[in-house]
Amino acid sequence: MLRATNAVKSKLVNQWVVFEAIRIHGPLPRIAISETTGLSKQATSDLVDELLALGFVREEKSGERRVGKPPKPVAIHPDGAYTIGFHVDFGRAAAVVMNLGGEVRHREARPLSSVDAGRVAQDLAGQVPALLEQAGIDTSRFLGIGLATPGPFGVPSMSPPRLPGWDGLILRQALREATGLPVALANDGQCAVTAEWRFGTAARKLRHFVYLYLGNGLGSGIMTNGSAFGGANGNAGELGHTIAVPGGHSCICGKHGCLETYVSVDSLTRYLGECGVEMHDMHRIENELSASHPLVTAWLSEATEPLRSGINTLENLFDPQTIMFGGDAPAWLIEALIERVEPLYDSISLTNRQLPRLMRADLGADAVARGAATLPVLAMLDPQYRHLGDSDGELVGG
Amino acid sequence: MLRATNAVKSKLVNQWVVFEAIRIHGPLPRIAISETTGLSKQATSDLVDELLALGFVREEKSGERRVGKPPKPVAIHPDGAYTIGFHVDFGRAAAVVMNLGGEVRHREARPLSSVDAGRVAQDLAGQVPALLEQAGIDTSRFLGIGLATPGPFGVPSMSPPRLPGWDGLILRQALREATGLPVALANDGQCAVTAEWRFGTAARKLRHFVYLYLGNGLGSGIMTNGSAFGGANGNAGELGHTIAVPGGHSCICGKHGCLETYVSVDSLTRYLGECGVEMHDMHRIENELSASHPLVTAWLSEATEPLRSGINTLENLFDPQTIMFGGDAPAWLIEALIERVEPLYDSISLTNRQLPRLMRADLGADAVARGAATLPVLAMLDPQYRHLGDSDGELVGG
DNA sequence: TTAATAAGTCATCTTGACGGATTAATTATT
DNA sequence: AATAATTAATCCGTCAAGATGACTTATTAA
Repeated sequence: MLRATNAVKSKLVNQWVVFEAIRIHGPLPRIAISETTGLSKQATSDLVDELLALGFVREEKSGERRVGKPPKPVAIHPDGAYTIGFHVDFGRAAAVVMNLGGEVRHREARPLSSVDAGRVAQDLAGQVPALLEQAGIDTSRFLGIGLATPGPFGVPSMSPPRLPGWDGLILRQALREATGLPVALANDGQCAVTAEWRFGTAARKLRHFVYLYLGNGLGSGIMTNGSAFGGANGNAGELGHTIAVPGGHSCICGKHGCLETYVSVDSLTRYLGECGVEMHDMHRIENELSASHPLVTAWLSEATEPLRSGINTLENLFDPQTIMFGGDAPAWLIEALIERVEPLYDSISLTNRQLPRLMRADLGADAVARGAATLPVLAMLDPQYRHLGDSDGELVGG
Repeated sequence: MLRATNAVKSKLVNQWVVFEAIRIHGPLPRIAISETTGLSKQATSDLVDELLALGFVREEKSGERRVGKPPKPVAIHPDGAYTIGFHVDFGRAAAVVMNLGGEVRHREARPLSSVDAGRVAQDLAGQVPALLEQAGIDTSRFLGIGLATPGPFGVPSMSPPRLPGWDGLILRQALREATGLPVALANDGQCAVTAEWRFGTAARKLRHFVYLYLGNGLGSGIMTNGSAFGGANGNAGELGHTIAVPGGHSCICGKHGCLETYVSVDSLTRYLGECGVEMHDMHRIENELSASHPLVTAWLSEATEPLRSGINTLENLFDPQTIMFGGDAPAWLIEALIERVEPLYDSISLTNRQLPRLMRADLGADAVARGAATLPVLAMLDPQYRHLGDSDGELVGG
């Protein structure tokens, strides 16, 4: 249902608008914030004062010397808040302790032997105190946990690659119970797009873009009007299970020719295995192979066309400003795909362009964990994400 | 950029919330409006008074007699406002004069000989006085014109089927100049989804659904959180140009195997033509053929699989509550496709279902024109669409 | 008649944005 | 050195809108 508003809710919106203006446009004096937000000088000043009191922003030294009273630039206070972001995928759980400025204060990755949600939750929960300790942060400024894991959520018949029976909803619930802390959940594509949107240099100023996430599987995240598009159940963007090659490779979802069976690290691993090269660890692939390895080249030539088609689908359906391509797959693999997938097919994206249609994502391998770590901040400040903080915990965009 | 808010804007939001509560939940007394919106009794009462003064709602006779002061149910005043909706496609321009209740007070369709935007605009503009006259409405309550035409807009290299060089943006501008009236523009899929959302019995209460629009081409409209998703340039949902059959039929867009070359009236027409049956008029197809005609059956068997794949793509990317299938193609064609496309492929839509995954759209052939006619109302009242009323005129969702 | 009940309105309060005047801090000018 | 000019930020009063609780009104039940 539509929601009515009032002065108090308006203020929360405006507080977020001010916060974002400061975050996006760097240190700004109040007068400049007022101009970019359209709020009056006074309203701006009051909201800045409150953000200062909350410790989320701070005044910096005025740089330039000009006529007139010197401005007091206000910037995000990087250490005004901390969050933990977990990125859980097959065999591996990465964790970051991130501050409000998006800087990773501590990172850790450990192998996961179990695919049982309860056990994984216990494991992650056990890490939390040590993570906070090792990051050396002021724990009174700790906001909560964000969790990223492959989707879809709540669809028992479809599991992420190599994670049969896996469901992020169950893991979130278990992690909540094990830690007693709020846990916000989103899938890896949504977390990646969120991280890119907040911390990437190009994506920061975009309102509509798609993140193509290459990992064990292939997912996507859709950023639209400043929030990750989730659809009815938070599962939107499941590009990997769109059909790229009718009658093609069989997929765990029961269909044939899903894009993920052609374009994913899992697909490459299987291809290598069929050729007698067993390489189940993504890091071994990253370090021991390259795009010029004959088997990889062969796989790439089979992957290129389905990927080109998938990108065309994303463009025609979402009409994004650009598509950012990234993921925790080896960087050389992503770059080889970007190189080969050009020239792209014609699509509705052939209009009004200010950016390339396909761009390399700015952020590296921990994009997803950083995106997850962003969720508690959004749950606290962004009115569009406020529902994430509800006790029963909705999903992003759900 | 994010937009700050204030008391005045809040009020507009709340006015819309009240209006929608009345529209969706039928005649409601103020107290019930207050309960469904969450606004106080007083705020509700004030907003209802203003809507009454604007003539958009009216008080009805209280029905039930119970203890206590009898409620005065408030309902949409169907004749509180009027709009014109034009649906322009190859060879044909349909027009409706619609009232605020969504009732069509007058409809008209005429063949279009030209595909020149300036001429078409002159033609449409010339119709306006006669349309208003023949509808017999109070012209002081006329709000403006909504225009639907196939997309994409602003992409010279991609034209709608059989409309080379066509661009809705140019038509809108010409129609504005010819009439001096505000003209709101959206593509046919977006207009269809808008009409279904407002006037369909099932879709009225949905927040996320997709409309699959079968006409000369194949488009889709994505309703999300109460507005048609448009992406960066208002062109989102161009399902017809996603690749369904790699290396398949060649498409006017330069690619091969676009879904539209398999699933569209244009595709059927071409198929018939190749078999020696020339039938360029959709009405002749509708009246002279049926799903049991051998050539149609053959076409259907070729169309089913690409459609099944396209539906899977929509489900996996948008995670809708349901997909409504409709359009101005012959009803028997739509129904034959619905019948044949089942069983659908597995997708993320296999969760949490309250509705069938694929439904026949409620509205008939004039859905698009009615959706177009809705745009001026949205531009006036819905804060999410307010930009449609701007002088430079953005697109839906743009 | 009177009590009970429910819908709707009135008066008052609170919140928050806005606008103009004022103050503060600095450079430029005389 | 004094003063003017300039710019940033704040003070203070005003205004719009929603919330709140008491009050009024219209009706049925006893």
